[in-house]
Amino acid sequence: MKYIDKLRNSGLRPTKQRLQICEVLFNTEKTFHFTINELEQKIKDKIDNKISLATVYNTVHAFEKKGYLKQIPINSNQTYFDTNVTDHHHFYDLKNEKLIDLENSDVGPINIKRKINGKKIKSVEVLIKLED
Amino acid sequence: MKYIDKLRNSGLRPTKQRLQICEVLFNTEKTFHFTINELEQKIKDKIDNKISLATVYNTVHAFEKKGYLKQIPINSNQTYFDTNVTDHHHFYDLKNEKLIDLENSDVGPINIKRKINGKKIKSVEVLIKLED
DNA sequence: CACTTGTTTAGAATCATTATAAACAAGACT
DNA sequence: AGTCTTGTTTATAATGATTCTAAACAAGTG
Ligand SMILES: [Mn+2]
Ligand SMILES: [Mn+2]
Ligand SMILES: [Zn+2]
Ligand SMILES: [Zn+2]
Repeated sequence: MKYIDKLRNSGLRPTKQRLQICEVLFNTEKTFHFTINELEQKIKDKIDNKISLATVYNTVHAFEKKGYLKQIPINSNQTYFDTNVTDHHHFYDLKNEKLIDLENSDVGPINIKRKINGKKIKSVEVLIKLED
Repeated sequence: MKYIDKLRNSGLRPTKQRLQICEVLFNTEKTFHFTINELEQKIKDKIDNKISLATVYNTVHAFEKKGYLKQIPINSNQTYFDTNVTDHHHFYDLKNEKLIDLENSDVGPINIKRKINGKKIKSVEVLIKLED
């Protein structure tokens, strides 16, 4: 029931697949980062039926558009997503290819002193690459 | 002659192709951002002979490894590179898919208040997404 | 139940990037 | 000069994440 209203209120039909993906993504203690392939594996581990890969892509993009997921700007052969949709930043461990959350308070205020005519700021994200 | 020593000192043989790519990348007034496809086009416009796409990829990766190019962390269907290898940040215009340089002074000092055990910071990059 | 419209699905297509392996060229050393 | 080694280029194939297609299906409405 938990996610049915959330989906309906977003104009998304609460299908079995979407509800199951909601469980995997949002019914957790902590937020986490994932690629589509990692999510697919998590889904397989957690549910009995099969969800097609196309549906996983469709759903992740639908949720992203609605603001329930964020894409993390990083160069990898796969796209990383984040269930933490608050404003925050990331460490990226180059060796393990793992992301670590950094709260805004860990970075301090970022004061952009330059403006681009006719454009407004949608997001400000800091990526800190880590090496050994 | 300008780039022959640069390449030799990096342990890269100064081949005709690499020297020509150096001309396109570094013999310019201003630094710039590019994708491999954009670079390929620039090369075609500027030189007579043909350089294979594989060589363009090889060269860009070789130059990146040597620190003559930087990859810009962004989610796009193509990888963006930067001939500006100083520490700096970027606006990303979501509509035009164009990058704009932001100097460090435009962003102010970024003070990372958190450490990861056994890891050191390799780079700190701010990406500011712009919308209309 | 009937109808509409949104969703799921398997599979094909796309396309940036990487791998392959043969031809070629740079540099070193006679 | 010629010979040798090793790095580089090249056309082409392979890879693999992502997107597209269009048919089957399911949610919601009345
Ligand atoms: Mn990507
Ligand atoms: Mn990429
Ligand atoms: Zn995060
Ligand atoms: Zn730049």
